[in-house]
Amino acid sequence: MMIIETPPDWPADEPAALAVQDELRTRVVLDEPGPPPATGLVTGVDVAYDDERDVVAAAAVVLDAATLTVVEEATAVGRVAFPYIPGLLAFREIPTVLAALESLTADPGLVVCDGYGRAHPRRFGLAAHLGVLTGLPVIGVAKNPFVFSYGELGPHRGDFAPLLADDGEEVGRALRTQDGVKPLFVSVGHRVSLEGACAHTLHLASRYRLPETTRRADRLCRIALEQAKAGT
DNA sequence: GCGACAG
DNA sequence: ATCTTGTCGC
Repeated sequence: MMIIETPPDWPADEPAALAVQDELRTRVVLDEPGPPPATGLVTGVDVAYDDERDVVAAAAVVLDAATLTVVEEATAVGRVAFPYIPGLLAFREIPTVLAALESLTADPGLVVCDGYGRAHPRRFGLAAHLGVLTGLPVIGVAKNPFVFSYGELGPHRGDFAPLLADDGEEVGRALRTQDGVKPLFVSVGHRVSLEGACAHTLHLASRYRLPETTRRADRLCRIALEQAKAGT
């Protein structure tokens, strides 16, 4: 199995990564509504790490958005490309995630990834970064509020509250996907509106707290990581 | 300086 | 993210 090595021009330290975010941030597109929910294809991406060997496994799972059935799956195994620094998560995994996405036959349609898009210290989280690099519509769905705050929200599926930055800007939404469970934190990545991102998330999380896309991708990347270990 | 901090 | 047993609930 081929391993994806870190590109030679990849940022080597924090200042270099910050400079890349500064440059790429100008290319984010926020004025498109994005594809309608429950139509076409939706692709979930996720990664699993083996910190011992500095290896990351990525999975991309394409679902039929109407039926939530699997259309295609792809995985890639690569070198961890950056240390974990909050706010610079994307630099760790993007080369391997891109490899998995590029090996798909189908058009990915809307991409759903773990983590944030605009809800980020510099408004350029993983979902925005992945969107700019691929040109695809991307949203970010995270399990934690990161550095942001949010108001009280109702207890039912579909209830939400704005996710707020220090300056009061709405950078995303805390969205309840099932009655009585902790909310998810949805933000726009690229070429999708916040309303659209939330509508997609709700549709994809019709049975469980997490979107079906991330549940499928999470399962697959863990399997890919185990296989990579076994295959040495 | 110290603590917090997506995955 | 990852390390991990039993346990409460539908």
